Order: sequence, then C-alpha cells, then structure tokens
Amino acid sequence: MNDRPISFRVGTDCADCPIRHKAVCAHCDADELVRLEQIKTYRTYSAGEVIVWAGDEMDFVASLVSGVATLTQTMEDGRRQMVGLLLASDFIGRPNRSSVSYDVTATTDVTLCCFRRKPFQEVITNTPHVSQRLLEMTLDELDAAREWMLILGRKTAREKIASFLAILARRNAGASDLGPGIDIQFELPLTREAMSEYLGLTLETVSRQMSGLKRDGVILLEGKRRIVVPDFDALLNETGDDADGGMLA
Amino acid sequence: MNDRPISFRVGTDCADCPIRHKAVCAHCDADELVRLEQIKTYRTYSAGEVIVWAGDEMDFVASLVSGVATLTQTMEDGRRQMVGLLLASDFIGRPNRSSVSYDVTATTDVTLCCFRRKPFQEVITNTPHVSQRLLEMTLDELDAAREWMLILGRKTAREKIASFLAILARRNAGASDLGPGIDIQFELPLTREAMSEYLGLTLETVSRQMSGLKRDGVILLEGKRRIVVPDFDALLNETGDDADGGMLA
DNA sequence: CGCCCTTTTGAACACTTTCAAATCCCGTGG
DNA sequence: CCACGGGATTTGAAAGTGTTCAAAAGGGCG
Repeated sequence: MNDRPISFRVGTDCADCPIRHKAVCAHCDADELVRLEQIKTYRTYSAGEVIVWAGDEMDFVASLVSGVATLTQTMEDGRRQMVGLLLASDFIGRPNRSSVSYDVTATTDVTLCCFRRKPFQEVITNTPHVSQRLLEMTLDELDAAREWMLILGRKTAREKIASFLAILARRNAGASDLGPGIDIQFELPLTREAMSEYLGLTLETVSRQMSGLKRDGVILLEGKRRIVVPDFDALLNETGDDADGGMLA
Repeated sequence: MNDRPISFRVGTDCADCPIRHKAVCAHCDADELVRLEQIKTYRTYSAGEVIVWAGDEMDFVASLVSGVATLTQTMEDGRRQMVGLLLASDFIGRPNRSSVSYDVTATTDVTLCCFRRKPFQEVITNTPHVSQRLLEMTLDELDAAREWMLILGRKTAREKIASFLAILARRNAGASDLGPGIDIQFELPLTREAMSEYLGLTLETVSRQMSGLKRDGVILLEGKRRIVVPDFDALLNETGDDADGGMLA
C-alpha cells in the first residue's frame, strides 16, 4: 500500500551524504547521527512513480537525497494543483501523523533516506537539534508557499512562468553567480503538464508562454528540457516582482 | 518604526488567558509559564491599523489573543495577495529573523501577547514544549497554506467564495455542530476588498459571487457582515471539494 | 440630514481555457 | 542506420470566465 522499494543501499555513511548539511540532520553531532543511522533505510523510485497516495498510511518519514518529487492535490473532477516541489534535502512526511495528505510523486529518479516513523518521533522529542532544524525547514517551506500563493493569486501567465523559471534558476545556481552577463543553465525537471499544475494554468498556456519568452529572447531552449537564461535580470523583469532591487535609484 | 502600542495591560495572568491551551504556550507547565510571563507584554491595535510593514524590523514575536489580523504581500504595481489570516492563538513573527516579510494588519481590534525577541529565542532553545508546539502550529499553517493554494490555483470564483466561507464557518463553529439542519452564523471579519485579496479576485467579483450565493439560498446576509448558513452541506457542495464525504454511498 | 466609504450592479473587454489538430522528439525494432 | 510509434509539445481558433471601468445604491457616523 505505502511502499514500493525499487532497491536498497544499506550502510551508507551519513558523513559522506550529499545532503548532510542541509537536511533535517544538518545540526546533528556525531552521536546524534548514530541514532539516525540506526533507523534509516534508503529507497529509490523511478521517474513517474507515485511514492504515496493521498490518504495512504506512511510508516516512515524521509529526506530527499536526490532527484525531484512533487506534492499534489486532486479535486473530484480531476483538477490538480501542485502544493509542494521537493528538491534534494527536503523533508517528506509529518511527525505525529501517519496518514498522508497529498499525492507524493517522483518526477525524476529519486532516492529517499527513510526513517521509521516511531523511532523518528522519539528522535524529534529527544533531540533538539533535529526538531529545531525541522522547525527551520518548515518555516522556510511556509515562506515558499506564501511566495507561491502570490504567484497563483495575482500573477499573469507570463509572470507565472518567469517566476517559476527564476525560482528554479536560483535553486540550481545555489549561492553562486546570478549576476548580469553570466549564462545560467539548468534542466527542467518537470513536464509542461507538471508546470501547469504548479502554476494553476493549462499545459497549453504554459507552452504558449514558454514560446513567448523564447521568442522575446528571455530564455533559450536546448531541446525541450534544458533552459538557458542569457540575462537573469531580464528574466526577473518578467516576474512582476521588484526585479532590479532598486539598482536604478 | 515597528510598534504602535495603543495601550498596555500588564500583569495579566497566563492561567486566565483565553488562548492558554491553543497558543504557542499550550504545552507549557507552570514553571515554563513563569518564564514567559517575565518577557511578555500586551499590545492592542485598532481595526485597520498596520501592525508592521514588510521589511521593517520587529523586536518581538507574539500570540494573537483576540481579533483578526492578516499577512499581505504587495507587488510593485499595487497588486496585493493575502498570504495569512491570523485568528486567536495564531503566532506572529519568526524566531531567528527580526525583519518581517509581509505587511501585518489588524482587520478588527486586536490584542497581542508580545514576547521580546531575544529572550523568546532562548525559550525556544531551552524549552522543548515551546519549540515543539511551534513546530506543530507551523505544520498546521503549512497545511492551511496548501489548501489555500488549491483554492487560488484551481477553483472558480464561486468555489473560492464558498470555500472561504466554509473555512470561516468551521473555525468559528469550532468543534461544534456543523450537521445539517443547524443554522450556522458568523461575522465576516473582512471587507469585500480583503476577501478579494484572500482569494485572488477583484472585489467586484467577490460581490457578484456573494450575491449569487445569496440569490441561490446558500447563504443569507444579515446586514453586510453577518452570514447565516442554513445548510452547511449545501455550502460544501459549492466548494468543489468532496463535500458530503461519501455519505451517499 | 448629509457626507463618505463600502458594496452592488452593468457592459465591454482581455486573458486564459477549451477543443482540435499538427509537429516534434526519442526509444524501439526492423 | 533509418523507419515507425507514441507520448510530449506546439499552434490555432472559438468560447468562457473574470476583469476593468463606470455609475448607482446602501449604510454608518458626525
């Protein structure tokens, strides 16, 4: 019902983990990592696979080690809205609640670091480093959700696309150079349909607006999935936000 | 810059507090309450007053004791989207971050229980009962934000209005009777304009849809602000959600 | 009683959706 | 190596929903 493990890789050392310093375990010391090591298991899912369905029981919580996953809500009549876009180091599941509220889907191949629910709840209770990190991450997600609400509620289709691309560009570039004159490139981890579910649009509108941004030279497409942003400020100018941060004043 | 106290009421006992068992202090024992008492101050704001502006520094965090407040984001050109609707017991501010991301506005007369930022951060660090309660509350807010995202991204104007009224009805009725045959009544704490900012609509559309729901007998208006819901299921049927919870099967 | 702000209503318009069909792209198999 | 198949994407045209601009009606408070 709730798990479709494709493969297991047990015994991987937390010290070598690519998300060691960003995930829920970020603040842990060596002793605390040992506790987590004892209750963790890796699972992998392939692109397109559903990790859990809304309403199902999930006997674990997890950190997303690699890949991209989504949280999606579905209405009676099939209308769908994505409500979470999970990248490396993001947390899946809610302590003290075993039933899941949203469909969780792997949109690329995904590796999860899963913690058995019961013992993880004890860790939360006894390890302030973990619960405090989880609070930080949840507050960040809440901020992201609120930025997303502005996009959904008030932006035009073109602004929505530009905003989405800017968010991806920022997350992919990390803290590195987003200045003018530097080409930013990244892979789109979502289909046009998934983008439409993120942005509250139809996939046709997404396609049209992508074409529009390409036509206007704001983005270049290499194949269908690789995006090149020749001028990040130009992209920001399309988002409707305070793009240039008052550089003109 | 950041505070416009209208009046103070010092020395009020936490034991008598109306939000004692729902706010961030809910899990605290007597000793822990003493610590909070030492750093708290009450402030009141009158309807319409801005509590803090986005970007301002806030030297306190707070629990909303009574009244209704909103979090709102504003774009360059004046488009506005509400991203938080704060009712009694909700928490305002973010630990470890003194600058505020959204305009916080009192939409009715409001009383806050404010905690000085610095000492509150110590409480967070040293008092698991507080940090764990704050985590719970933040997770609840995140869930609410995600439900809201579905409303903004995928619902029609009529469904948005119905969903909003259903949310208010549920919060006001508390755990009590929402069954059929029981009239639910509540006061609208928001103007049409504030509703439009909540729902990503124009105020004209809000007004039209309210009229439509009234015309169809889904709601009754007593004055402009008091709403009567003669049949809660009928309202739910307008939300687009799985209204009757499978009662028909 | 009158003023002002909120709310309602009307009509034309704009943007996104819907429905339909063509095109592209990639993996597969001949 | 190239043709084929099928999902993903793009493009077109018509239709619909919500917005915009405008004006009237309603309500509360001095």
